[in-house]
Amino acid sequence: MSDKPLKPTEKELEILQILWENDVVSVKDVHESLGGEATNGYTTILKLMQIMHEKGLVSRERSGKLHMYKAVLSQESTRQQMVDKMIDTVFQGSAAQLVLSALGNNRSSKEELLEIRKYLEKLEGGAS
Amino acid sequence: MSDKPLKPTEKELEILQILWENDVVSVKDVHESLGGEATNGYTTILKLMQIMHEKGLVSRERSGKLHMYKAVLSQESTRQQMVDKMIDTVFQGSAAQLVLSALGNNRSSKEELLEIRKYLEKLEGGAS
DNA sequence: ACCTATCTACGAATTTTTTCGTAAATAGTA
DNA sequence: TACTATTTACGAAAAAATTCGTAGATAGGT
Repeated sequence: MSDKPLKPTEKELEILQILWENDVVSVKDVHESLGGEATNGYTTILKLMQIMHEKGLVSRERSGKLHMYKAVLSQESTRQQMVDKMIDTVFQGSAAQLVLSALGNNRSSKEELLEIRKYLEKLEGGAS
Repeated sequence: MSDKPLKPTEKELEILQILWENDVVSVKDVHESLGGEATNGYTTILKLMQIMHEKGLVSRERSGKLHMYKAVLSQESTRQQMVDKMIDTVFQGSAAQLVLSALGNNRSSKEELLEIRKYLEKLEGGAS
């Protein structure tokens, strides 16, 4: 009876981003954050969030007339899960290859690179 | 009339992996590589590859009775595209965060870590 | 209590992706 | 040539994901 990996779809992921940024939000909040009626119908977002609730991706709580939603999984764990999957399916299991790709587009600042190097040195201290 | 980013679906990506590994392959090769009839019907793979051909994801050439397929996009560029997208949609634009995630869980070998650090030092030489 | 604005529930249509059955084409061989 | 095995073409079903319309519920104001 264990819970499955629970893979969010593309749209669900968009919504999750907003939940993670705001901790607790209404459907209206999400709808507006995504660009309002110009981008998606209100009931589209509502439906998506209802489905996410059924799947257990989000929890919710009544607050007067409306529902306030929270993400169940942390951003951290979801990121980890997605990165791991990408390493497996796209980089033949080599995290290093992904790293090189990620740094390849030269979008990282000096500060970020330094942070990475520090982390790296820590790892190299006790790597297999 | 410019070509769009051309986003492969999940299944298409599986097939592309095999094309990249083998350079030129038949439908049969792909079908077998993916586990044979136990995993997918032959015509399922065939159809997918025909669709990929229509989309311009692969090129093909008759060789006697059968078609030999090649990937149009390089593994490199596709990886880069996917990583960039992930950085944008999941890591709020921070490549560094993705890198930390990639190194965090998976155990990279000493050699790999060294390779990354070398690359990093090269980058740090002239980063913005 | 009634009206109104807002929100949810639900069903269903649409679109995209995946799957496969059937028929026709092809090449080799008897 | 006729038979057979293999491959392709095509259409359409099935499954998954996205979109939205309509009806009913809810809370607040008058």
